[in-house]
Amino acid sequence: MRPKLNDVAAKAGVSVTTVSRVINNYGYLSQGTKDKVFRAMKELNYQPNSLARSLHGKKTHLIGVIFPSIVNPFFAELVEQIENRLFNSGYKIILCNSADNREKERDYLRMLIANQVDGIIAGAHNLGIDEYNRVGLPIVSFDRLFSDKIPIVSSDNFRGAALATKELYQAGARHIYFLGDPHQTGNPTDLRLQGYQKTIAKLQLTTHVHTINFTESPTLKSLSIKKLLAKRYADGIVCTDDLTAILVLRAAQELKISVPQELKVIGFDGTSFVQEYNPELSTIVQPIHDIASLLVSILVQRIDQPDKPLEQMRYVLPVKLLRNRSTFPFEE
Amino acid sequence: MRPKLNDVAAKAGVSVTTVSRVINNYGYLSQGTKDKVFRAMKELNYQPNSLARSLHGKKTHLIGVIFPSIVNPFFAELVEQIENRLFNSGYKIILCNSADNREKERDYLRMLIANQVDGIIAGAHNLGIDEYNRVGLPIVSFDRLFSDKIPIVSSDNFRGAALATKELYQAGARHIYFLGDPHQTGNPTDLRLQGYQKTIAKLQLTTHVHTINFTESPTLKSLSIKKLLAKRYADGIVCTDDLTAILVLRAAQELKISVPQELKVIGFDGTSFVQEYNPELSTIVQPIHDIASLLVSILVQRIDQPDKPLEQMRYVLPVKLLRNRSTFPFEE
DNA sequence: TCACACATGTCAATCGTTTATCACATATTT
DNA sequence: AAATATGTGATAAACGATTGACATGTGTGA
Repeated sequence: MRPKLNDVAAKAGVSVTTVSRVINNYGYLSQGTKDKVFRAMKELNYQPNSLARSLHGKKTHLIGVIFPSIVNPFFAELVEQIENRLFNSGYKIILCNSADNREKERDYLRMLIANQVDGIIAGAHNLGIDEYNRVGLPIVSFDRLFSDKIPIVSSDNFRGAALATKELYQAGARHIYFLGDPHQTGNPTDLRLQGYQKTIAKLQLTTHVHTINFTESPTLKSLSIKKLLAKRYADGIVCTDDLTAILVLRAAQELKISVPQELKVIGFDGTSFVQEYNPELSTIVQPIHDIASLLVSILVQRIDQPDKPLEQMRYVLPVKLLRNRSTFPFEE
Repeated sequence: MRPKLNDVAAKAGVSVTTVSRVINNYGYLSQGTKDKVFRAMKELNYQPNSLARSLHGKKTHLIGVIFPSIVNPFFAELVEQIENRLFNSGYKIILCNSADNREKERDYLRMLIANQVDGIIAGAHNLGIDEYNRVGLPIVSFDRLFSDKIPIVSSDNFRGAALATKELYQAGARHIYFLGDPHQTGNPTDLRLQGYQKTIAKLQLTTHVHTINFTESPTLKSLSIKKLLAKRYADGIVCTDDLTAILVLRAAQELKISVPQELKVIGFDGTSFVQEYNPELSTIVQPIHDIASLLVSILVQRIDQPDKPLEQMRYVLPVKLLRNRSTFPFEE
């Protein structure tokens, strides 16, 4: 049987109250008793039961983290950063992969509430806004619009896409395509599309949007990409994420289209992972570390001071252009 | 304030006992009251407080999942599969990235115990065996030796490396290198190294082990790999993981060494991710789905029937060779 | 020596749910 | 008519820790 407060008290030869005082550090305590209690705790390998503490009104130090999947390196790196920072603040995460599945997401939300998590970081949603509003818990969102009660952290998607488009233009491309899934409403892709469109207009070029379903398998995506490239019309492609960009590079290689001479490609996300294993890809880098820091610090603040109003409800973080060989032949 | 059992009872016009009976489905109950109670629960959007239930001795339905990192696609896919299967069995996971950090791992272990998780799936460890043995919880390990009390699930690492070596030989390689970190004791890499060595001996060739530190950055790994390739001696490389293999392919490309003509490369892991984005890589495929299923089913069994002894303590799952262009010029 | 900070103890209520024990119905069998 | 099955309620004791109220010391400075 696991030792309880009682056992520690007995072992240390003090009362439970004293032990509790030591653990929670309040009231008057002599160094002597503190030592005795700590020693007893160590000897018994005692761990206070979180459930009992939380039931009494203390925090659970659990945070629900909802993302569609962790296989995508962008989410993997973001979740890992979030986990790290939350750990340093004394929180543990319950990982919820919504898998773009309404039911699963709903179930998770229910479970999180039942488990009395202290807060939620959400980077996915298929549910109605209502269901999130009714949660009654501190929530912070990454890049998704939930409601005006829930703060959003995101990258500067508009500017990112604009930067990407300009980069292709500067590299000499004139038939610049946008490759992504523009039908995901409430998603950042919208803003990226707008950034692309506005920039194309400013450059007095024509927009070309090639739709690609995000939930499709890479194989099917590749097929669609090859069909596009086979026309040999596009000479620049703005991709809404790095993985799609990698598929474009591979398709170009297969079709013997030289990059960047005949075709310039740029991605979006800029994870360390992709940069390490596909260093030729130019991309728009999202500041993953800053995103994670901000998400965590906002959430922790909401938890610790629920009444203190937030200064902002939208935090837009700057992105960076990372130029590599997929847009310019030589590295700078 | 969140509704409690009490509120539901009042709303439904029955006693708390009855509501509890409905929720936990025991004793005699008429359909009528059940309906009344369910309706009240729905109307109040009632969720039983997990903490209180668990405190009373019920399960927490929380599982600690400890891996070094989720950025590696192999771990990402494995964790995602584990999460999926546990979710289907009604469990949530607390994700613990140990980051190869003793202290962090120890802290997590403490937290997991304090949170009364029902069990642990561990795919990493830097701590002593003792600390895991003292946990007193159902634990299942992936590919790491903890103790003889803790069941291990792993792929057939020995045979995988043997298969890989033979594949390179069949493809014509005679100077076959082993690229990995053979100094990670208690790790699967040991068995992979042995599989390589035994096979090389059988083929009457000479072993060549090129050590590469796993915790190094890909950039540093690449440097080390280029040094090896520049000698133009190796004509076949068995990599202990796919990511390293990708670095080898890239290095070869830079050095204008043709693959597979001059150099044959094979990886290990066979994640969907790598296969989708690096389809030219031959590899040894670990059965991620089976591993996840087995880990979860063993753990759930240990949780539900702690006294029932396990039939086995070591489960070795078969691996498969996936032949691609990095070993043979044409796909089969 | 009196007041007060310091140090510890006793006791009991509390968090929200579970569950056992009785009690008391009504219904259905024998 | 007696025995048993079915359905519900009231009550209270757990689960393990927290915390407030109150009591009772010691030491110390004024």
